Amino acid sequence: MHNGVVTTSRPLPTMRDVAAHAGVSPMTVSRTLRGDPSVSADFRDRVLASVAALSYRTNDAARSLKAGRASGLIGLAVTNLGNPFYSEFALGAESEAADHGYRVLLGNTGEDLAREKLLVGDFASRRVQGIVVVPATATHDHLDPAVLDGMPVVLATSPPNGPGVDSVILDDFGATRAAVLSVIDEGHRRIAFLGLPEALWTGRERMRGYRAALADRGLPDDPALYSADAGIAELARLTDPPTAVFAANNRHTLAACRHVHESGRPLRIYGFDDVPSADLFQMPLTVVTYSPAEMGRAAAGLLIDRIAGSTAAEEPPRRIIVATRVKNYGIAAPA
Amino acid sequence: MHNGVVTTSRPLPTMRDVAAHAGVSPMTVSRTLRGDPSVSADFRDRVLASVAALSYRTNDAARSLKAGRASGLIGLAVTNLGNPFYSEFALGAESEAADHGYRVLLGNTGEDLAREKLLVGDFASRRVQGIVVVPATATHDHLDPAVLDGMPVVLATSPPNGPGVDSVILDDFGATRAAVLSVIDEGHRRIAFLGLPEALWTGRERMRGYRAALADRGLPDDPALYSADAGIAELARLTDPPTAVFAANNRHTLAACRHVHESGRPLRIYGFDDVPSADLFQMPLTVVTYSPAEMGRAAAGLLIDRIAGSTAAEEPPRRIIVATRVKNYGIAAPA
DNA sequence: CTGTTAGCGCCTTCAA
DNA sequence: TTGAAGGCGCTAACAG
Repeated sequence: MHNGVVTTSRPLPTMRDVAAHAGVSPMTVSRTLRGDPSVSADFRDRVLASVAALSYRTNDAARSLKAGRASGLIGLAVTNLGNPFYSEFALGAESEAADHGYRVLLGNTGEDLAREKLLVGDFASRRVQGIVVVPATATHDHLDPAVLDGMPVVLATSPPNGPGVDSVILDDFGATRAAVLSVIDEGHRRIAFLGLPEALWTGRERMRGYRAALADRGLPDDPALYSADAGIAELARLTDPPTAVFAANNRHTLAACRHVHESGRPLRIYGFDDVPSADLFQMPLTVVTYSPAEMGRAAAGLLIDRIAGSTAAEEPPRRIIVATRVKNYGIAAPA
Repeated sequence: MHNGVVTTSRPLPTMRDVAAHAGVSPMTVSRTLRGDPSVSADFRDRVLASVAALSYRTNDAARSLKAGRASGLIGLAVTNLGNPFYSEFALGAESEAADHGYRVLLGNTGEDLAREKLLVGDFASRRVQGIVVVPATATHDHLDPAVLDGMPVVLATSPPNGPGVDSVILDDFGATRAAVLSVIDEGHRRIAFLGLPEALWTGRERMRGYRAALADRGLPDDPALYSADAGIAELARLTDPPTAVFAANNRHTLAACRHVHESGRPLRIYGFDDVPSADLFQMPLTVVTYSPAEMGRAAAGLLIDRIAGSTAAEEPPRRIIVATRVKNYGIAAPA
């Protein structure tokens, strides 16, 4: 008794339907739904009854179509949601956005520039009011408001390379330098740097901080200690092996920890990024930590300031530097 | 020379603008942009030139306003993006959605039912084509397509409590039962269960699996071993303390691991959920693991099947049970 | 207080 | 192959 055609969900009721049901004009429905006080109690009740009867739902897409009206959307493009740092970042951004009545359109770039471009274009087509991006690469031209009809953009983890947009970053250089100075002051002279800088700003900055610290203390700059692409194992085989290592991110920190456990060799490990439950590793470990969620909040906050105009478009790019702190694991607190 | 009024980003160019610029009708622009082959090369080039000149961007909101047209959006409501499990879940869902041309509207419920309801309502107002929800509570009435104009819904981590919707879950009961049987077969007789069931389905199921395993082996059901709300410390103080513990989730697993490290007491730990870098804990640990990303993919997949009509609305609710597996840490592989 | 008119940006339909 | 008309759902701006 049915012809095989799949009926794709009947059309949703519109304001016109509600108006007809209530015996009023669409405008009265519109006004009622937006809480316009000029609607009489009588009409209001009738309208609300019809809304309930038809289980009507306002259509935000149609609403935001009206001239100049806003979509209430912001775009969020992260490199890898699977990484706890970016997911906490996303959480912070979503939270800040929600607090200000914005909804978040999410996109994962997978550290792929092409996908990032697609996402940004799609966001723009959906008329998001602004975009928060954790850039996949050092190419940021496509994130310039100039090519995005003036749509505000905020970069996170890296300052803009080209466009004059707001950003939320860490003091990667300073924090690394301070951490490495601390290793040196523990008495270490041969300190390796794990994790090549690649093309990313954070990596370059951390490497720069490492070398600055060595220079600060007059230690030799030995490329053998930081050019090992393949990792900690090679470093251990050097004739004059390192007694300590600074890992550029938590992936490398974990690799170093595993090496210590497996080889039994003593190696003092420092690293950038917190490591979950490192207190259970049973070994000394010092890391530079920060709050990704706070970065997310800050990024969304900057964006919303631009959107709301509380930061005028002409104002120069703002840059928020989120605080880092040093966390020690497996080290008894001083008595 | 300016009057203090903040000009909120000039209106974006429309098809009409492009048409005027190119000296053609808006329809020609529309056709060109959608790749309609019936547009002559001459006109097409003129249009594309104008599009570039004005940096025009199609307005997806306006497009999806046309009768019955789809928004290309799906809603994703998770309880806590800050938890790596849910963020990996989100990653999987976003990935599957993107593969099928859908964009994801993200919302974090913070395990708050009221917020979940708000989010779902907002999603509906934005005309998402379906919703994936990790429910915050056992109340699912508001997730019934019947009250959502037939909008498809997929639940993750918990089967629907009421509405007949699709879901993606784990075999919480079976996996826990098998794991606890394994602890028993290691020789343990006093096995605690950590993590009260609360109101959530997963907790109840895991608890049920634990008790089933005890029953299977004829061990006594001692409430003292699973009613300790405050945790492992209390359990250790029992006159006949447990020699092993099954932790209902990774938060409790970590608590148990800390207890072992701090107290030095031997305690065999089993748990539900993987624990990042547990191989570095230097202690035996067995966990029930699964892939949150796969759950996310599966959930989005089910949803998209409903949206596309490849699963008819009349078809009964589907339920995907994602595989779990057991992972051992800190235990030498058998020779 | 309520309704009418017109139009947001785009696309389906139909005519040229 | 191109264009004109009309409408998607909603809401400013203006009557009444």
